[in-house]
Amino acid sequence: MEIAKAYEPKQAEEKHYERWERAGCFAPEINQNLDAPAFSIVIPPPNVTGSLHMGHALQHTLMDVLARRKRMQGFRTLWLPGTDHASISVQRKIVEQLRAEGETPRSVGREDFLRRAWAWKNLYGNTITQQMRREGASVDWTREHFTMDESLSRAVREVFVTLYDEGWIYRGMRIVNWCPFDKTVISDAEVKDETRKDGKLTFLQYPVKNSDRKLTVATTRPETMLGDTAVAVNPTDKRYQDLIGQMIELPLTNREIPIIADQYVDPAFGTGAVKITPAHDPNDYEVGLRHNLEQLVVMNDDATMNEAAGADFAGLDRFAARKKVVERFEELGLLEKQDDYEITLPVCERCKNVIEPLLSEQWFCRMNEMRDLALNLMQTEKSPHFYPEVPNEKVYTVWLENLKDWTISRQLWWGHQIPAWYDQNGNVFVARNKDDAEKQAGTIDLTQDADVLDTWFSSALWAFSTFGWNGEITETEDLNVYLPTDVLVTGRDIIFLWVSRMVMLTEKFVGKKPFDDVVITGTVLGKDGKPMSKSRGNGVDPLEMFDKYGVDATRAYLASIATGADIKWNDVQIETFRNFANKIWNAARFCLMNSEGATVDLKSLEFCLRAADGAEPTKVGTPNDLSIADRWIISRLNRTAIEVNSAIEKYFFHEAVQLLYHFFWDDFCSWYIEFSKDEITGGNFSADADVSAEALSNLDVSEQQAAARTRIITILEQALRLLHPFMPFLTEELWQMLPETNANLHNPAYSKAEKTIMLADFPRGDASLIDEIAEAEMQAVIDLIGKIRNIRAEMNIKPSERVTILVAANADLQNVFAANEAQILKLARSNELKLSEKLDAPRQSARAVLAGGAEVAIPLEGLIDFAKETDRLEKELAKLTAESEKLNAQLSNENFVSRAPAEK
RNA sequence: GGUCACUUAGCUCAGUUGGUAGAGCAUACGCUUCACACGCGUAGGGUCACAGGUUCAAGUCCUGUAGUGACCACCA
Repeated sequence: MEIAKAYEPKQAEEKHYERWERAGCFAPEINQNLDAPAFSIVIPPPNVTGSLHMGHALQHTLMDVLARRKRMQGFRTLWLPGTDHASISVQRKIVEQLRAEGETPRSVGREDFLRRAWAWKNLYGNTITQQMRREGASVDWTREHFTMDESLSRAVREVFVTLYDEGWIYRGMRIVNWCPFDKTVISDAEVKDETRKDGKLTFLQYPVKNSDRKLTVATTRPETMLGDTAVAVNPTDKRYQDLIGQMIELPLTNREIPIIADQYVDPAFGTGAVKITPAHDPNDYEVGLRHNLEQLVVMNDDATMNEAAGADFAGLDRFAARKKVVERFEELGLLEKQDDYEITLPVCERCKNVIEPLLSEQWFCRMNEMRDLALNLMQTEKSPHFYPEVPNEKVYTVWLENLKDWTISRQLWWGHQIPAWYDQNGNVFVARNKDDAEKQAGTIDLTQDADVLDTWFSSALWAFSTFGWNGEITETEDLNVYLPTDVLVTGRDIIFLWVSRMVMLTEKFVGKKPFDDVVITGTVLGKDGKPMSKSRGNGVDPLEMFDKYGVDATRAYLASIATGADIKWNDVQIETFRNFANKIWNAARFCLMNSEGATVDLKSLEFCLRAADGAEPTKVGTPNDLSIADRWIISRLNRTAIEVNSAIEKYFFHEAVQLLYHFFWDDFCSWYIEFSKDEITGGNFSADADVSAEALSNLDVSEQQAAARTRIITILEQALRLLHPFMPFLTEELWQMLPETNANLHNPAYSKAEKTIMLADFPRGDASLIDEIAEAEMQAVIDLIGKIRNIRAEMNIKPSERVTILVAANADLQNVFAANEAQILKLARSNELKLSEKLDAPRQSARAVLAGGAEVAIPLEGLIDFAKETDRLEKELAKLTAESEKLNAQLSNENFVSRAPAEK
């Protein structure tokens, strides 16, 4: 068999995904076991405007590991994919498109705008789903959904109408976060803070009417003074007692505004007098309500000043107006000063423009009932269970406790148009469709609300709308089988935006939890330790990594990150896993080059007598006629399988990767292959034997040799299965090459399916096959070889130089070494192993101590450098002395002896 | 301002019931050893941020300090 010398990821990646998909491996229907338990995950739907970034790659890898393992274990596994309509992002794309044509949304009209948006979505919206195929994501494409699918849209209307009818959704005038760039309101959760050092605190003097006194107010937004309708001071502030109730002649306007007293004012900040602009500041809005102040809106939706700001300012951008206001105050001699001031500004999460708090009429969702649903689930059932629990559970809970109403309307066209209609008199009729609204209104002269819903409103229904629920249909097979889903894998940035709302709405409308567990991934940071972003230019493109290192290496690297931890991107680490993939390839290559007469045979190792359906084993333990190395590797394999399973159950993906890396590279490659090599190749090599590989492969394969080949290839096969969820392409490529792999190796649920490692039974590991004795014996052999190699290297003994090994050990240990004499001689490049009770070595020897009171010596007549050997021994002595002192100190400590557990 | 997390080898990171500090890379030395130089062998390298405390025993638990970061609130 011709096998390439190095693993070429592209080749394997190109052929398997399509075959898996075509064979239906991703759909749960592949499972033929009617009693199979279900396992389900819904994907956090990526934006249709998005393309794959490292965060997706990380989350998808983890979800795929979970899904692939459960599928292999025979679960009816569904990983449901789909995309989100991303209303602001798509809207912006179309606005840009129109701008290039000299048009605007208004000029082309809503209908044409939406036509263009759908065209855009159909053309570019599947970029990310194509990229997911490249990742190897085992999602069920037959169940792919889009948040604006007809049924999902119907679900949105149903939920909206129900919440409205129950009084949880209402329309009202509130101060909202207005983005002047996107010209829409956004929710609190979509506002981010940005600290700027170049802010200014401006002190303006307001003349008091009928007096020559001036009251100074401080502001960071001078232009809003045009909308001031009061000045407030603290009622206890002695400085201003006499001014309360008097009037201010507001400069630049011909308005008079009152001086009021309100607790909100902090006398210690600024001047202790606050200008009040109820229409442009949330706190001022509250003050305004308390004092019945006029709410004067002085800005347009693009943050230019409007007519109410006065003729001098109307039409000016807010920042130009700010400058002009300050100039005018200066001209009037009313500018007291401007201080430099570090200011934190609210910015739009998506476009980074400064948010303008603005009085506006919007739709809101009252969160009281839903918050209680979610809090109750957490308090009574600790649901959802977060991984890692700290700090996510607390962050989630505290957020819920302080939850305010959710602004759900958006001044956009792309999205779910709000199912509310108005008659000529402005009466509102909320209904599932226009017909219903007309019936309610008793007229057909209705206009639908122009706004759409927050994108997160439809995402909140994702866990059940994707399983067919739409209000009209409320029971489906998928809802029964797959909801609650088992686990949600997502980032911390959307715990509030998405996770919490899914919990609330799923519980409210289906009466079920959306998921049991929530795995919160960390952030993959750029090489500079900052979050990856286009503006920083520190992003790492997953597709480039796939090309450079292979998909499997990238996945293994991503899975090797501790759950929830942020990590700096590190090319060296991904290279480690590229190398690992190549190591696996070459180990398999070795086995395959020597596979004549061998087959994958689980019975060859007696470790799979447990029926695949999980029945009790018919025979326990490894047969004694197997070598120590065989019993050792079987023990290591089963121990590894058990630990890998338990690590994945705990979502400790990094631990699983470490276990597999160590098992495969160190145990399997470095020791098992080396120990079995002679028997498997049939060659008893000596350094000077001139035997070509070709000549060897033509030798007859003895029965014993074939058995050894079968054993190693069976171990390899089991290792590939364990690796498969992490490295699907490489393992499939190799598995298909193994002799006589077939559907009998599948989990019984898939016995009729086309052969693939995807459906092979995932090894659970058998504790009864953990052989402590074999592990200890093998460890002694490994240590012995290590000591000799150490001596050789330290004493500069040439690799070609053969040495004699003298070992003193007890009878049991002597037997172990004797049984492995050939391997010890080969791996330690020696020609003779002398075993005895007591060490009888010539004076010119290098020595070392082994565990269990054994000793090793290598006679070095003429070779030895005494000074060097003295050095080496002194080092070893120091090490042993330190250890011994530590142990003695412990043992002579009465408290230790009396209190420490016996096994210590 | 509040809450929380992090600080372990030169670098990037593991270390989950407290029991002699680990990995990969880098470094040094040596290897065309018949699967792999994306490799093989060996070695050096850490008072686990700092200061206290609990304990027979602390990287691991508690308190405080410093630095870094995240989130929430506020920001006239």
